[in-house]
Amino acid sequence: MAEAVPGAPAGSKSEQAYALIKARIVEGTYSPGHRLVLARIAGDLGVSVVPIREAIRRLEAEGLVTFERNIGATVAGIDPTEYLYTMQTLSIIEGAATALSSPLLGAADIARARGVNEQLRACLKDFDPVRFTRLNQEFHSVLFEHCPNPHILDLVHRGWNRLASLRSSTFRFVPGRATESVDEHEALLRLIESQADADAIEKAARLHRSATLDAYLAQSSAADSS
Amino acid sequence: MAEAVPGAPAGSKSEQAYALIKARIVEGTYSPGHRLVLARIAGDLGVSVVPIREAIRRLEAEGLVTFERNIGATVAGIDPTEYLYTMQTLSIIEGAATALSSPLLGAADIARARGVNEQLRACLKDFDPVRFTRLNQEFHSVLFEHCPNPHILDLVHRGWNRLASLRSSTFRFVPGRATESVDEHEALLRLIESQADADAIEKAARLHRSATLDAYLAQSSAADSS
DNA sequence: CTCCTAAACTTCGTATACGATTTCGTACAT
DNA sequence: ATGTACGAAATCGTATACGAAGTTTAGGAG
Repeated sequence: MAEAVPGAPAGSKSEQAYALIKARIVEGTYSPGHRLVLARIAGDLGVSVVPIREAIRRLEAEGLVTFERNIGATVAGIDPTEYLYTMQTLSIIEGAATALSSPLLGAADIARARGVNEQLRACLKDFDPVRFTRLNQEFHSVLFEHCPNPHILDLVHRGWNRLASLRSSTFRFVPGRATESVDEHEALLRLIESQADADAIEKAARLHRSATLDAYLAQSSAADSS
Repeated sequence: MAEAVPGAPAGSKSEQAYALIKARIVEGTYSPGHRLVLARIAGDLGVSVVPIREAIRRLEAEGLVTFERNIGATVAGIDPTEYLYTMQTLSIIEGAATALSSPLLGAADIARARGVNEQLRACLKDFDPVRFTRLNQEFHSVLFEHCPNPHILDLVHRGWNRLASLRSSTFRFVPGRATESVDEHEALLRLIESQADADAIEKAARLHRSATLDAYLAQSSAADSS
């Protein structure tokens, strides 16, 4: 039971590579279109190419990278319509996850979500997009983390990852939506508190995200014509 | 531009292995719980273990197999609750796919779907579960194949694959549902023809699958208590 | 100056070999 | 008879090496 190096992360090298590359894509170190050369990454991590190949294949199956024979791997998501499709998919999945999770939310969860939302509201002045995004994710995480269906939960997390990887390059926030967003959060919380039926909660959660998408598209088209 | 072997399938060996293992899982050659030994599969296909590892990793990311360090890979889905979760997820995704696709369906598509449904109706006597399942899949494929969002389409197909892999071991059909199912198909077609709003179509498509799930659960619990 | 051709370079693809870890069977002691 | 310890077999994990395919670039002909 000898540990190799005390400070080293656990798991096989292929898993370490998978986690690291994924993190770099999500956090934006590797932007969409970035070319992932196997030998180069292997050299950076001090391992062989075989574990890197495995990691890339897994990321490919998750939709974070594209991989072509004899061409190489690139971080996916250059196409701007990708953003639309990802947001649309996430709105559907997240809406369902929230609806399935809502009956299992206790008063403590509601209170916690409301607390996060108040931090969001306080964040409206001295607006910090990064902080706002993080708090927003935390708010929604509280809402759907009790979802009993692991597949749906997994899809939500994949959607968030994919969204983060896309936004890292095209990071144009919509400040005008922020205020509305916080209000919609409060409305959603009240809907859950009142134990509204699942359809209503699902629809509200889905529309909340769709509205963000619409605002983004409106801003994009405005930016294009300017 | 020399082809290796004329009869050989295209693509790298890792892709061939991926497609073959996936096909075997979906068609039931490898049942849930079946242990996938890397060296054994490599020997069967006449290749080394490296491409097999890649294939297994991709299938793991798709949820078809589980892979543990120093333990090995097994076909996923032993747990009966897996069936419930998969069906629930698929009902959500498929409902959304059908709703997004329906505005784009032409008269020819409707006619084709109706033709398939009539074959399903004719199939009700001399009931053949395999044929019924195949026709049922074809019917729904017509309905959601025009879905413009590739992510959602991909998730539907993954759901179908996963469902097939689960059913291959637990193949207990619900004959009582078959007649209702055909009628619901017709109702769904009329809803699409009348250009009902997307919400109504989505709800109908989702409920259609949920009803099948409920019937399955009822049958299962009845079988358990007998 | 442009277009075509070929060679060199880059990068992926996989076989082989060896090390690490787990599991299973067997023998021994209690 | 049962529990434990030890060893052998099976299996995964990865480094290395070589081969195949694609891309780029240099050179020459028109």
